[in-house]
Amino acid sequence: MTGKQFSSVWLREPRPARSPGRSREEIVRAAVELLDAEGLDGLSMRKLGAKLDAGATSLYWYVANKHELLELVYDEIWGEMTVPEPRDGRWHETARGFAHSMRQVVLRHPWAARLIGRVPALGPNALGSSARLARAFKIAGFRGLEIDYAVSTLTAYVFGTVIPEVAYNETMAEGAVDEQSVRETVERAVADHPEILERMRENASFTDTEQVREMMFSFGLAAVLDGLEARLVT
Amino acid sequence: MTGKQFSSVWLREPRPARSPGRSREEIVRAAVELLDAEGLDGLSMRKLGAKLDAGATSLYWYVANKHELLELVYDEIWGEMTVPEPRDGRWHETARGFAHSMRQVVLRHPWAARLIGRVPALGPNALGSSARLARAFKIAGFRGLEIDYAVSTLTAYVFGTVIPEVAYNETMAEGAVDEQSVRETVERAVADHPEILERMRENASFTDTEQVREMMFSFGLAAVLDGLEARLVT
DNA sequence: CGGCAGACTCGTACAGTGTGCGAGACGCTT
DNA sequence: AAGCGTCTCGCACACTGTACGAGTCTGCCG
Repeated sequence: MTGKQFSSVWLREPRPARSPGRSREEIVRAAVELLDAEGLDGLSMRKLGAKLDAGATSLYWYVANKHELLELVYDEIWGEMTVPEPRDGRWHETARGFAHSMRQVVLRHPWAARLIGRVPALGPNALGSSARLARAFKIAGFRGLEIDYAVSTLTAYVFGTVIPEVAYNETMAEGAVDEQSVRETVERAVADHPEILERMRENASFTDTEQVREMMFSFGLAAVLDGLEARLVT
Repeated sequence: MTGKQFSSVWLREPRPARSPGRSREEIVRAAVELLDAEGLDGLSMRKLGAKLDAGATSLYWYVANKHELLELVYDEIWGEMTVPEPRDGRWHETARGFAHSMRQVVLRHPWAARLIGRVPALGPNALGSSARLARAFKIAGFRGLEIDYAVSTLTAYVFGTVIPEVAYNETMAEGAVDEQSVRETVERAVADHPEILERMRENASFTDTEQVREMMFSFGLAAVLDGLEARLVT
């Protein structure tokens, strides 16, 4: 009883549509622009209509509902992710390249972070990327279900890293919350774990976030790849 | 220019409040019930008010806005996660126990998946769990920043796994989308990757989702732990 | 006891949301 | 000219979060 149910755009034939003026592509492109500029909450059918010099409800000719539109824009940015061709079995490069590209895309379109886990990734771009990644893992030597397991593990790590990263950025944005008071709150909360407090002060100099985040991501990514490698040998 | 800015409940002193009737705890408890029953979209201030025999706007005495309420319920479920005490340096057990507990909690409260990455995890329960996990990694032998890296890597993996998992469950819920047509769509989309198609058919018998998901999670988790272990030795 | 201050409740109102409906307008084919 | 899809869109509805301000209740001080 979780509320409305959605089917998926990808599970039905698209409109015949030899449309003259507006098109689904144009709408999706405008929606991405609006999302980039104003975030997920900034996208409303009325605003999108206005941006296209159209009435809000005109869009419903091309898209069954807002959820479908979100599916479309979500797959759109999957199209920006790159999967390097694996060269002579060096699958680490492929996996690492994909992971970094994935992260960069989401950082560039922060609204996408909130779409993960809300919209099924069944579009051609999403499926295509996964397929190419899967192929790299197959070449690497994974077999059967383990290929899918490996793909999932990698994407899970990337999404799990980048989602809170985006959230943090947005909370900090425009000084609504300042780093100093976060630090204080954390210190207060872990007051009964003295060694953690100590570590915090130790690392205090390292708080130039972006660089730390980058390092953190690479650290975990290396761990994941090593872990997959280990699973491969056995 | 991402829209409204939020500060965080945890960054300001709570109300003095020697309240007689309603209390913040009671409200949070009711909110969790409502969320469990009706999902994230099913929670509105009016419904929550009704559930508590109160006017919708009465709640605003205890909570500055809905976002704060979400922060509170989010931390509430962090309280349900368990971090096993590490025994004689066997940190794998602690990490694995935490990971499984984390996953189970989110599967039990699917709405929480959409709160990750939308609400800062600065509550006492979230910070407490992280702190205990960090301690386990410190005992394991990680040093300085690497402790935090290890914690992040693990939680990233779990969240990244469970968020799409929940999304999938909800899309499939109540037959809005059936597994068969998803399969067909995927087959159509990867039509130009013949070997992937082949693998799909191979694994077709394994599609009793819950078990597969469980295996997948454990597979990736083992990889992550091994990868962290590798980082530790060097 | 009176009265006052703070804690708390809530009806009303406002701006905004997604979208169902049905009336209309365009352009192509017969 | 008639008709028929394709497409547009104004209106209306039910719903959202929450600002405001008038109201009630409770306990303390004189």
